[in-house]
Amino acid sequence: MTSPAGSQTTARAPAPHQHLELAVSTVVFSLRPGPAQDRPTLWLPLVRRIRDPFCGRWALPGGPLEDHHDLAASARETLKATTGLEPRHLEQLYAFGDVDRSGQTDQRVVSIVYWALVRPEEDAEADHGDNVAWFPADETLRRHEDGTAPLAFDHGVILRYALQRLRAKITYSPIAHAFLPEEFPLTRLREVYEAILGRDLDPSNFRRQVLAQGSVESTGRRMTGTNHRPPLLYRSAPNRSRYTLTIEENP
Amino acid sequence: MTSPAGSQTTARAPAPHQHLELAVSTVVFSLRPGPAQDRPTLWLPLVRRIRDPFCGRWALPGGPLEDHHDLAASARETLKATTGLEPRHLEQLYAFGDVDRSGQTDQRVVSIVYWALVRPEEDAEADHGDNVAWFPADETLRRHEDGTAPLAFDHGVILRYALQRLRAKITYSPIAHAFLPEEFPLTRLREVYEAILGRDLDPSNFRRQVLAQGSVESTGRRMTGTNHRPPLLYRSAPNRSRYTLTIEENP
DNA sequence: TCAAAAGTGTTACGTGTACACCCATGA
DNA sequence: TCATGGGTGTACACGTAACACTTTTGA
Repeated sequence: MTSPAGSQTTARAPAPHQHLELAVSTVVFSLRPGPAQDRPTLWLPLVRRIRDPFCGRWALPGGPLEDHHDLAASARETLKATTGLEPRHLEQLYAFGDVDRSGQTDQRVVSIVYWALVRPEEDAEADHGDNVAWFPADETLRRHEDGTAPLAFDHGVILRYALQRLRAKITYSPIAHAFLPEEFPLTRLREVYEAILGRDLDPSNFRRQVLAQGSVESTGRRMTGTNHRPPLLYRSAPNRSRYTLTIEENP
Repeated sequence: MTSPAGSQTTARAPAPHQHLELAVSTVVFSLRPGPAQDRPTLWLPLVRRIRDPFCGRWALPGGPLEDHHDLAASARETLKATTGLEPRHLEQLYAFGDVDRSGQTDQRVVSIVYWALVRPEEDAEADHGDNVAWFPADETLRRHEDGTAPLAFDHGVILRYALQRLRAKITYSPIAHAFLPEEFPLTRLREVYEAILGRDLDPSNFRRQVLAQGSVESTGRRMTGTNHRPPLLYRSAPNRSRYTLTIEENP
C-alpha cells in the first residue's frame, strides 16, 4: 500500500489562522532519447524556485488557480506561460492538501495536480525561461528519494504517484499515442510502451494485439528512407473503448 | 467518452471578483435490501439544502475544508457531523472546480470529493438529522437525469462518476469487503459483486477466483442456523496486491 | 549478398466460463 | 426424503507468450 500523502492525520500542530490558497500544478511527461543515447526515456520540465520556501529547489510548473478559468484551463494556461507547452493529453491526477505541505506555518496551499503528455517536437519548440529545465523522470525521483536533490514541497511524492499512474494507465488505455506524431510506424509505438514499462515487448505479439484492439488504423502510406524494409504508417484511431473513466476531455 | 464536467472551457462569463471557497464532499455508498426486498442495492445518504442556491434540493454531505485537518480528515469529520457515519473505506474521487458550478455569480466553489463505503449496520446505528435521508443510488441518478428530482449543484455528475468508479474498481480491487462485516460466507461476498455489477456470477467460478486471488482467508468456523449446508466463514485478508494506486490509507 | 527491421504463422500454456455433479443441513 | 444452498471436478474457448520463418529495403 503506497501512501505518499502519509497516513490520515486528524489534527496537526496548532498553526493559528492559516491563509488558504488554491494552486494548480502539472506533471508533464515527454519521451526523449535517454541520457546515454539508448532507448527513449521519460523526461519532465521543472521550474527553479526563486523565493522561499524551498528557494533554489526544483518544483513542478504551476501557479494559483486563475479566476474565470476551469481547473484544467488554468493548468493549460499556467503551463503555456511558464514552459510554452500545450500538451496533447491532460488529465487530473490528484488533489494534495495536507495541512503542513506548504512549508510555511502561516499559509496552507491545496494543489489540484494534473498530469500531461506531450510530443518531443512540442517541447523542442517551446521557449523556456532561465529557470525552466528538463530532467529524466526516474533519475529525478531517485535523487529526490535518496536526498541528493530533493524537490520542493511534496513534489517528489506527486512525481512518484504520477509515474505510477502513467505506468498503470498505459496497460489499459491507448494514451501512448499522445507521445507520438500524427503518423508513426508500429515500432515507434512499441518503443513508447517499452520505455514506460521498462521492459522489452515481443514485436509480433505487440503488433497483433494493437491491431486487434483497434486503437490504431493504417494510413496506407509507408515510411521512406529506411535502410531496411519500409514500415506502414499508422494513426491513432478514434477512441471507441467502452470503459472510459476520464472527466477532462482531450483534443 | 464520458465528460461529466463538460468540455474543457477556457473562459466563461465575466463574473466580477468571485469569492473562492474550498469544500469537501463525500459520496457514501451502502448496500441495503432493494426497494422490492429483492437483491441488495446501493444506497447513499443525501442532505436537504435549507438555503439558496438550490434550497430544498438534495445534495451530497459535505462542508468547507476545516482548518488543521487534512483533506480526508476533513471529509471524515464532516461526515461524522452530518450523518454520524465513520466509513470503513474512504478514497479521493475527484476535484470539481468549474467556474460556474456554485450556482451563484459572486462565489466560486472548488470541491474535493471523496467516496466512501460503509457497512449496512453502521448506517443503521447512525443518528440522522431531519434533513438527512438515504436513497437508492441508481434511482437517484435516473431521477436526476430525467429531471424528475435533480440534485443540487453538479452533484448528479459527481454521483454518476462515483458509480462508474465503484463499478470499475471492484473488478480489480478487493473493495467489496468494505460492505461486509468482519466475517462472512463467500455467498455474501458474491452478492455484493452481483449487486454492484448488476449481473449474476457463477458461484463456483467466483469461489475459485476469489480464493486463488488470496483476498480472503478462511476463519475455520462455519455459519450456524441455516436450513442448508452451513458455509465456511471468511475474513478479508491483508492487502498484498502489488499495484495499489491509492493515496489515502484506510483502517 | 548481407544486415536489419517488417511482418506472418504456429504452437504451448494459462485463465475464464459453462455446467454436471456431489455434500450437508433443516424441515 | 426432499429442498436448498455449499462446494468440487472437468471440458472447452480464448487470449497471451514464445519463437521459427519469410519479406523488403539500403549498403
